[in-house]
Amino acid sequence: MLAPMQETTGLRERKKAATRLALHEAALRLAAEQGLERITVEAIADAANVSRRTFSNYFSSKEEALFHGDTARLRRMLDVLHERPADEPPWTALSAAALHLAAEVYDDPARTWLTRRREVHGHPGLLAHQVVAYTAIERELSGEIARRLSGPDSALRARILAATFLATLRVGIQHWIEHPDAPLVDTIRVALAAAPPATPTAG
Amino acid sequence: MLAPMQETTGLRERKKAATRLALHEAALRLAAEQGLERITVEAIADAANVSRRTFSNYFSSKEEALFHGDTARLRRMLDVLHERPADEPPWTALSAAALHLAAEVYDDPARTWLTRRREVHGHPGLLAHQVVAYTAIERELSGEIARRLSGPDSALRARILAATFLATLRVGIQHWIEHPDAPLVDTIRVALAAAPPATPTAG
DNA sequence: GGGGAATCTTGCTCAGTGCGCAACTTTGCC
DNA sequence: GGCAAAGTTGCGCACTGAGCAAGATTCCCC
Repeated sequence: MLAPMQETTGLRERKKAATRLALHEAALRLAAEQGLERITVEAIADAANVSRRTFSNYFSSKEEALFHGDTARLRRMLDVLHERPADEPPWTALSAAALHLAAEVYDDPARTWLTRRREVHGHPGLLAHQVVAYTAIERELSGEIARRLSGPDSALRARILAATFLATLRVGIQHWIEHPDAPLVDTIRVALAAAPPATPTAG
Repeated sequence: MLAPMQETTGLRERKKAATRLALHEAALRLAAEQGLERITVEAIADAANVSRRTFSNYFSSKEEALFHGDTARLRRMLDVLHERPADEPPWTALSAAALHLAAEVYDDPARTWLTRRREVHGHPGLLAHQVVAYTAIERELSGEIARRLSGPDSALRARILAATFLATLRVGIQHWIEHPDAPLVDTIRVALAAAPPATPTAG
């Protein structure tokens, strides 16, 4: 129950994860150093000690490599959500998962995340890839939410909850990046409070 | 008052718009005929009687050309929103604008929109570009919404309203594509009703 | 209604990318 | 130990993005 998770995954899987992470971090570091435009896929692959071809086996673009951290974090948030009580009102469970994620980010000692986000903020072209990263798990999230809904149009409502929740999260984080007046967790709290959909407890 | 709009724009602008439209429609047609993967930028440019280089002056990718219709429509929706009474509750004004858009789509006699959307539905890779197209006007939309808000955190709340509204619209439309049980307008209505944020009338 | 400025279009060119293919290496499993 | 599955790599090629400069078109003002 207390998440031994994948305790003994095979060597193969661990190596894959390591390679993926190495590529991700290489992308992050190089982008921070020289700007995303000035680096090539080849440079990232070199820095991670794999071939250009192998990079393509893991990510389909520089940007995807850059946002792998977000993707992974969002996926972890899905796990958190999955373990909340099934009879909890959807928006409550979502909020809890979001705050968990915010805390996780906040506890990152290296702050590599912040570095990259500042980069994103400066480079408008990356915003597009960020929304893509968020939207990528929309479907899975709505499946999870659907478990907590019943009544008419529940499929549609689940999708809308998923989409609005992710949008709220994204905007809350973005806003915090631009105006770090308060701790991230507080900003997220405000954001979530501004967005709870109608009849959040109606199931 | 009754929208003479740009009645007499210059010849240059009209030609530009015509070229853009020609490229858009060529992209649409070719993609419908052969599938997006099988066509090249060059083919689209040829079909529109311009050079490959000129295509790049208008769109930065096939996908952008494909979604130009959406972009334009959303921009028209912004205009509709702008002309709603300023003291109307935000979500009410947004809903009105959305329903206007839904009606516009529904009235399209050629149904080219539906054709493309079916295409999008089949091709998951295009979904990403769709969300990008929607998110592109998020900033403008939140500016428009901010005019209707006051009180603490109004900037943040405006952005959240914009993002959740667009997400709702996108999901509602997507859902209708997949389950065209009811008229589009009705589906949008249900979607909007499921998502109105807290205190929609608090201004 | 003429002429210069601003803007568009185009061909050329090239670095960067995506991806299929076919070896080759590593890992998993019995 | 040894075969099957999976991962990595080099090669090659079609496609793309974009800078540049020459030529065409439109704008604007005198």
